[in-house]
Amino acid sequence: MATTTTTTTTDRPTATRRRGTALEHALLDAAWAELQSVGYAKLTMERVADRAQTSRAVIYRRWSSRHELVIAALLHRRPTGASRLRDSGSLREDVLTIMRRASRRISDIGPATVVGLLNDLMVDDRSSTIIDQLARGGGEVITHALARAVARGEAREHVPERVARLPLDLVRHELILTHQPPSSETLEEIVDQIFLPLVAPREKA
Amino acid sequence: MATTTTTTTTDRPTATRRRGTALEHALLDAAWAELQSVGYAKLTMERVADRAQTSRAVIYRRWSSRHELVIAALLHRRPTGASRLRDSGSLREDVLTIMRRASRRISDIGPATVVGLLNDLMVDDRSSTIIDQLARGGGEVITHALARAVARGEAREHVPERVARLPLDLVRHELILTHQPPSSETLEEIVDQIFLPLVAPREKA
DNA sequence: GCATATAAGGAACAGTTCGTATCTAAGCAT
DNA sequence: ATGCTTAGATACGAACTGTTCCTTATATGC
Repeated sequence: MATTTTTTTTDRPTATRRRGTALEHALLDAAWAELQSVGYAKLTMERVADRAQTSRAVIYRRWSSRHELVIAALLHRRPTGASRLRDSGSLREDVLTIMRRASRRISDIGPATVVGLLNDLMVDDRSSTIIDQLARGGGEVITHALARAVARGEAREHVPERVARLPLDLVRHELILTHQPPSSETLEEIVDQIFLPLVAPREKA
Repeated sequence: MATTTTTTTTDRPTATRRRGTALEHALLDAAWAELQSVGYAKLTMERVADRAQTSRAVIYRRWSSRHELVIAALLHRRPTGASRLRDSGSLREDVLTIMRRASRRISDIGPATVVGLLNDLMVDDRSSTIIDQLARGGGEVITHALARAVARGEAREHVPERVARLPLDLVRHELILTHQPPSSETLEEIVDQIFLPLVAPREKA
């Protein structure tokens, strides 16, 4: 008697059949949750499908591989916000903040995920774009901070591109090798022993 | 009639049955050859076993996982030679040589292999020793070159550890992100724009 | 409100690779 | 010669992949 209409409460485990963006979000959320709980290396399409209470076929209709799914999940989570930086008035503080933020960002995703993606993306090449965005990104923020510092006379002009990239490159290097967010001491060492000396205004006699 | 003794020439494909180090070397050589031909990502125990003309079981009796086998193969290939450096008389040249050598070393192994190992080793943790040795190694060589430079008055004293590590850290970073050995220009930029300025003797008025 | 197109969800597939277990016979020892 | 170790072959169950096929729920057009 109860089986004529679909909404007989606990009749079928699947409450309703999702579609479109609702389903897509559920899948991306499931992928993100899997990332958090077992990590990139152990994330399988099957687990994600199970968690989202659907089947692998549904996933494959949208993304053709594990890394595409994961990248979509990451982008879904963080819409690549350019993240404005509040001027602290001091180059040292600005750069430290930027480094901390980058570090936090990667820690959130999980360094293992980043390395895993790095690995997979290299293998079936294409989309070095993602790597750039994921790994290289955030360079402009430093450039802006530097420009302000120059205006204040805190830094010399014409700092080479490579030097400007240095702080974030080193944070990334640290994260990749150790899988741990760098400590405050490490960040301060990088700024005080390396970055600031390189951009300090030329000493005039 | 011929099947009584084993040495009937082309009777059986397997000439003799190897044991001990002979077999072990054959396996490690096969692993290395596979690394070269298909790369770490596509290296499977089966392919290695086939190439060594034996079975997977024989491999598993010695190494319990793919990355253990690969690490053994790498160590078998290069016995971690400390590699003495010829004093060029100039810090710049010394450091460039060291960087080129490190870059070449990693290129030989294949950057993809390094990243892959990095990835696998993170997953089933333990043996961060290998990472240190594989990735962090070679720091002492820079320290020596620096010491000689200090004696020549080419570099200041008490250069921080972190600064000394900088050249190799940056080479590694470049290799990991791009999967390509850094160009000469890149190496020179690192030395001229970053390293040398940081270790240059204090300018006295 | 009804018919129809679309796609969700379920299931089964062939194909890899893994790690283990079992068996035989080869090579080494005493 | 006799026995011990273990190479090499083979088969197994498990996990996962990417694909295909089928059903039926849901959305849309009339």
